[in-house]
Amino acid sequence: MNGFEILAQDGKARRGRLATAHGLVNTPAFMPVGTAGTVKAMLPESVAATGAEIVLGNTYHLMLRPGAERVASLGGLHKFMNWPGPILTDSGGFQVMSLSALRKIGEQGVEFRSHLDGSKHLLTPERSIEIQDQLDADITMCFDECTPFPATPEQAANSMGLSMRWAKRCRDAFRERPGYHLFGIMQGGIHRELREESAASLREIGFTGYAIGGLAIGEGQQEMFRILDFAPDFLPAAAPRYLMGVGRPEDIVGAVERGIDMFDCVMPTRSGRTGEAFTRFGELNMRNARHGGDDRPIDEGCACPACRSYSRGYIHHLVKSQEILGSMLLTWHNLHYYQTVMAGLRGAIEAGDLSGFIARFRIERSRGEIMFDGGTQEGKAIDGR
RNA sequence: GCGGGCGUAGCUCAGUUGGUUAGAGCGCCAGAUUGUGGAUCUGGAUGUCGCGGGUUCAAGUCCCGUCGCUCGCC
Repeated sequence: MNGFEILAQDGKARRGRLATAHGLVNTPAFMPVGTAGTVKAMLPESVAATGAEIVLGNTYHLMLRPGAERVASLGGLHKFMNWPGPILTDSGGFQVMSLSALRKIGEQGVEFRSHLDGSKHLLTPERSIEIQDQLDADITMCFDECTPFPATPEQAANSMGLSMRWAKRCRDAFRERPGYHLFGIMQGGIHRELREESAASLREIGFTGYAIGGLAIGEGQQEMFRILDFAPDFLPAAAPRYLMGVGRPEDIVGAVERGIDMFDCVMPTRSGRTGEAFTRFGELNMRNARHGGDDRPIDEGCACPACRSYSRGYIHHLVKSQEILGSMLLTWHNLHYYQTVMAGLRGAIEAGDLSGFIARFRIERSRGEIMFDGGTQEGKAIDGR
């Protein structure tokens, strides 16, 4: 019993439910990123109101500030950040690569300097697991190395091998408790044999969930989908599958179609803070001057607070002025939109109509912006993209 | 009224003893962003060099006049 139940299937896509110590997660699920113990610009109750059931936290950031021991002494991450629901924590493997300077990778682990103050730290599989335990993560991720792209087959193989040896050490260090999960992470770059080998290693070690790492790092959607056409099949069908760091709405929909159950991405939150709105009809850059005099909401059909009560012109003003409320409203809208897509996917799989849902989704998203002016120009794309 | 200083991009300013196509920062206009630094990066547009005249092969730069702003003194 791994706590994961598959309720319905449509092709390779699965509609599931994952039980954790802090509640259920309906899949396919999108996890908003709450790196430093907060989904930036959002109150936790607002995050929940968008439909999110689980958020992502971060070993790397929290170990540096305020420190895992501090979080533990304040009651664990759920209490600390006032998020009573499930939390998945990333292991820090990705962040030591993307954020810190002077990292030295060895068999033991990664030595790196903090991006905050330059202080030197050592992160090992054992220490990463210990930190995630102190944070009280419902889902702990294995400490891995995200193989850079591009990489030679030799580099990808060596990197994957290291991650698999670390995965075994993570498994050994992990403290088993009911409702708590440890997910292994498949690597192998863009190479089918390596992905297969990595999956075999992980299955042998045994996890309650499996992630696919090392994608969405510059290879492009077409290449990513090529990998996803076979990689999920290498993993146990009964366990949840998590595609790390993905993605744009199209990426997520395509990945669900290929058998992925869980996602996280900074896109809706970070882009929200810098002025980009995700909508049914594609993206809107709210920084653009053309929104300045527009009294329409971002999406007339959206039920989020930003769309119910505020005009594009006002949100444009907030973004240009770098007002905090601009970040709040756009983050809220984007998370709401993402969760609407996820709910649509879950409903479509249950109804056995995933292909119909995806067809409608793609048509709408490719349409560009729609005029909402009472219908006289309904359906006329004016965005010019 | 007299004397000094200053007028160069939307703003603040740099422009050598006169020398290619007058620049910077910010702003503006766009673009990028995929296991988060509200970060960062990449492009782009914009000039009656206050105005008029003169000297010179050549004037943002020197000379004369004029307008405006500003400081000081009557």
